[in-house]
Amino acid sequence: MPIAIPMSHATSSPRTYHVHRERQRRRILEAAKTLFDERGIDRTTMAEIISASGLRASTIYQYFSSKDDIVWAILEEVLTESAARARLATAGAKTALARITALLERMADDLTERPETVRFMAQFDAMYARDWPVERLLTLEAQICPEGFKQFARLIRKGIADGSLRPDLDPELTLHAVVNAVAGAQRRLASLGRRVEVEYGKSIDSLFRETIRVLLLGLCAT
Amino acid sequence: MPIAIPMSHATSSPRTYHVHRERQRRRILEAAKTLFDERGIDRTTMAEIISASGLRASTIYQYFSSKDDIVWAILEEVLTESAARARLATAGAKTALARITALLERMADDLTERPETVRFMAQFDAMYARDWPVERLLTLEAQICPEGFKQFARLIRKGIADGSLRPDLDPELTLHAVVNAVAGAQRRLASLGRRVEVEYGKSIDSLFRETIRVLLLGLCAT
Amino acid sequence: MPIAIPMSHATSSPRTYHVHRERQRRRILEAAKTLFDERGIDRTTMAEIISASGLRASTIYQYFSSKDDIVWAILEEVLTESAARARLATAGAKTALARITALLERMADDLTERPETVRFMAQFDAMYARDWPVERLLTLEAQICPEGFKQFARLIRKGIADGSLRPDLDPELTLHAVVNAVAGAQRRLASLGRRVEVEYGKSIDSLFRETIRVLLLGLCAT
Amino acid sequence: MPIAIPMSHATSSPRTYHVHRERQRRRILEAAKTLFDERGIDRTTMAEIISASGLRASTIYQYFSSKDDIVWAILEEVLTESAARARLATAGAKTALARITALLERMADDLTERPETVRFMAQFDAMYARDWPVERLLTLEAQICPEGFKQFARLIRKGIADGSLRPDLDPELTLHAVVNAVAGAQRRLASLGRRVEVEYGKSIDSLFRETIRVLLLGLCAT
DNA sequence: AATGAATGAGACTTCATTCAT
DNA sequence: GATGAATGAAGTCTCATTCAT
Repeated sequence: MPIAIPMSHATSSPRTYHVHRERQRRRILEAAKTLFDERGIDRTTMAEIISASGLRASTIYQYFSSKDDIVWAILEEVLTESAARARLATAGAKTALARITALLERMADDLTERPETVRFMAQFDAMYARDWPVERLLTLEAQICPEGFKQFARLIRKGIADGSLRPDLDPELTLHAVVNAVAGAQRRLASLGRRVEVEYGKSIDSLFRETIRVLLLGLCAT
Repeated sequence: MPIAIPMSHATSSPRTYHVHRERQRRRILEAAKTLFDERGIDRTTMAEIISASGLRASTIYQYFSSKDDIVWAILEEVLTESAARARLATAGAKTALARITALLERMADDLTERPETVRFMAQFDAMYARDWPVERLLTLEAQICPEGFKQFARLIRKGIADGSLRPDLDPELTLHAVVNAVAGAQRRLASLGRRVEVEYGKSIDSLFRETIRVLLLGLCAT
Repeated sequence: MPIAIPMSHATSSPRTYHVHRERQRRRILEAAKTLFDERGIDRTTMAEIISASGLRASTIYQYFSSKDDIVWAILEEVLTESAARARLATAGAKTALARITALLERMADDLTERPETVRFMAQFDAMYARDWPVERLLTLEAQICPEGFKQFARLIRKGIADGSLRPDLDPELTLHAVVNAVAGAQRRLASLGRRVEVEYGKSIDSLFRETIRVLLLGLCAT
Repeated sequence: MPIAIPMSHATSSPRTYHVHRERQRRRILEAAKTLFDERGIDRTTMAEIISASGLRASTIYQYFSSKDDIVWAILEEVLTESAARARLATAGAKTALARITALLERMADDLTERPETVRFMAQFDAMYARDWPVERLLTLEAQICPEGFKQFARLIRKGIADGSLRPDLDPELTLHAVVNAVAGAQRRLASLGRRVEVEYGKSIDSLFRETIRVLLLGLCAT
C-alpha cells in the first residue's frame, strides 16, 4: 500500500485550493456529460466515468456522493445555463410576440449549437422527471426562472389587447401549450438526430424553424 | 410399411398449441410493458419481469432470447397498433386539412387513452432510437406506414391549390415539422404526466388540444 | 399442444424399426462427433448437438440418456474401429518387427485419414481418462484388444532371440514405452494441427513418419 | 504554492503495494491451477476458484478479467518456467547428443516432479491450442524460447559431422519429430497417470525413460 | 485530498434434463 | 417414438460504493 502523503493544507492558499477543486469537478462533469450523451444516462457506468475522467473511483466520491448526484449536478448546470440564455435573449423584447419569438429562436439556436445539452434534457424528460424528488426539481426550477411564466402571461394579455395576437387565446393555456410543443419538438429532433435528416430529407434546423413559424402564425391575429 | 410417422404438425391441432404459446407470450409482454412504464426500460431488470410474469426465468428465455428482444417486440407491437389506429382515423378524410386534423385528434386520444404507450415511445425516442440497428427500425417502419407520408404531402398540395391551406407552405417540410412537433409535444406531456398539471394548472388533454389548435390555425389560409 | 398420434408398432416390421432407430442414432452421433472436434467436448452443449442433428431435445433423450452417454458411445465406436483397423493391419505380420512396423504405419495412416478421430482420442486422454469409471474403460478395452499386448510381448521376445531386435530390451517395458510415445506423438500432432506445420515448417505426416523411423531404428539390432 | 500534490507513486512505497498484490494474485493462480488439474479446465467453475482462493468473486475480477485470463496467466507461467528449466539444463552441454539428452532428461524430471504442470500442458495442447489467438501464442513462445530450435539444428549438423549422430538424419525434421514425440509421450503419461501403471504394470518414470532411451539409440550412429 | 483494495448484491443468461401427452 | 413446454441449478461477470491509509 502506497504511503499517503497527507497534503499540508496549512501551506496552501484557499484560492489555489478552490481552483484545483473546481478543475477536478469539471473534469468529472465533462466526462459524464459526454458519456451520458453517447451511451445514455442509465447505460453509462461509474467505471466509464472514472476512466474517462482520469481520476480514481474513490477520488470521484470525494466530489460527488453518487452517480445520481452527478446527473443532478449536470441537470442543474444545464437548466441554469439555458435559463440564462433565455433571459438574455428575451431581455430586450417589449411585446409578447417579440418576446415569444426571441425565446423560440433561442431554442432553435440551442438545438444547433448545443445538441448534446438538448439531448440531455430529452433523456431527463423521458426517463427521470417522474422518478425524482419533485421538491428538488421545483426548487431548482424556481431558483432558475423565478417567475418567468407569470410575466409572460401578462405580456400575452397585452398582445391580445393591442391586436397583435389573436383575441381568442387563453393566455396561460396557450403559452404552456406552445412552450411545451416547442420543447417537445426540439428534444425529439435532438434525440433522433441524423436519423430524421435521412428519413425526412430535411435538415434538423429547417424542420425546427418551420415548426416555430407555423406556431407563430397560429398565434398572430390575421 | 413406414413406421416412423413423424408427427406432422398439420395433422395435430396447432390451435391449442398456438393459443397457449400466445398466452404466455402476452403475459411476458404485458408484465414488461407495465414495468418499463413504471420504472423505465433500463431500470427494469429481468428479475422483475420474471416475477411479474409469473413464469420462471428459463421459461421466459424460451419465448424471448434477451431483454432487448422483449423491448423490440413491444416496440413492434406499439408501432403496429398505433399505425393501425392512425390509418383507421384518417381513412374517411378527403381533404388535407380533414386528414391532418383527424391524425392529430387521434394522437390526442392516444395520449388520453393509452398514456403508457405514448410514454414507451417517449423512452424509445429519447434513448434507444440511436443505439439500435437502423436497418431493423427502417424495416419495421416501412412495413408499418408503407408510404403514408408521400400521400400526405400530395394532399397538402391539393389543399394549397383549393385555397384551404396557406399558399406559402413547403408541403414536405411543413408536414414533417408539424408531425414532429405534435409527436414531441405528446410524448413530453405523457412523460412529465401529473407534473405538468400541477405546475401549469392545466390538464394534459387541454394543453395538447390547444397545441393542435394553434398549429392548425397556423396552417390554414386566413 | 399438438395431439400425439401414437405410432402403431403392430403394423410395422421390426426390421424397419431397427433401420429407423439406427439412422436416428447415427445422426446424433455424427453431429456430436463433428461438434466435439470443432468446439471441444466440454464446450459442446446439448443445444448444439440438438440443432445440428435436426432432432428435438426430448427425442435425443430417447436414444441417449445423457451427454456423457453420447461421449461414451463415440469413444466405444472409435476404439472398436481403431482396434479393428490395427488387427487388420497386423494380421499378416509374422515377426515382431514387421508387426510393430505395421501397427505404427497404421497409426500414421489414421493420423492422415481420420485426424478428427485422433483428436477425439487426444481429448479423451487429456481430460476424461481420469474422471471416468475405470471399470467401464477396462471392460471396453478388454473387449476390444482382448490380449493384444501379451501376444506382442511374446513376439518381441522372439525378435530378440532371432537377432532382429536389440538384445538389451525389456520386452514389456519397451513395448509400452514405444506404443505410448507413438500414441502421444500422434495425438499431439492431430491436436495442434495446422499450427505445427506453420511453426515447424514440416508436414504433419513427415514429422510423424520420422518419429516412427527413429523409434524403429532404436529397436533394431545394429 | 501548489496544494494539490497528487500522490506520486514514485515517492510512496510501491513495495508493500506490490507485495500484497502479488500475494493475492498467487492465491488465485494456485487455487485455479490445482482445480484445473483436479477437475479439468473447462469443468472448473469460477465459483470453485473463488471459494478455493478465499477471496470474493468481485475481488478476483480486480486481478483477472475473466476465467480465460486466468488460464492464460497460468499458461504463461508454466511456459516461462519450463523454458527456464530447459535452458538451465542444456546450458552446459556442448555436443548435440549431450544437449538433446539433457533436454529429454529434464522432461523426465518434470514429469516426476511436477506432473500437474505437465497435465496442464496436456489439456492445453488437446483443447485450447486451436481455439486461442495464434498471435498471442506465438508472441508468448517467441518471448520464451527465442531461437532455441535454430541453435539445436546447428548442433545436430555438427553431431552428424563428427560421427556421433546417424548420417542419414534431416536435422530439422528429426529434431521436431523427436521433441514432439517426447512431449506427446510425457503429456500422455501425465494425463493417464495412475491408470498406466495399473494397466501396464510399469512405473511412469521407467516407461518415459525407456522412451527416451530408444529414441536416443535411434539417433546415434551405430 | 487521494487512492488501492475490497465487496455485497445482483445483473443477464445458459445448462442438461424431465415429463405429460 | 416424438415432442412442446417447462425448469432448477448454476454459469460468468458487473455494479455502485466504501473504507483504511
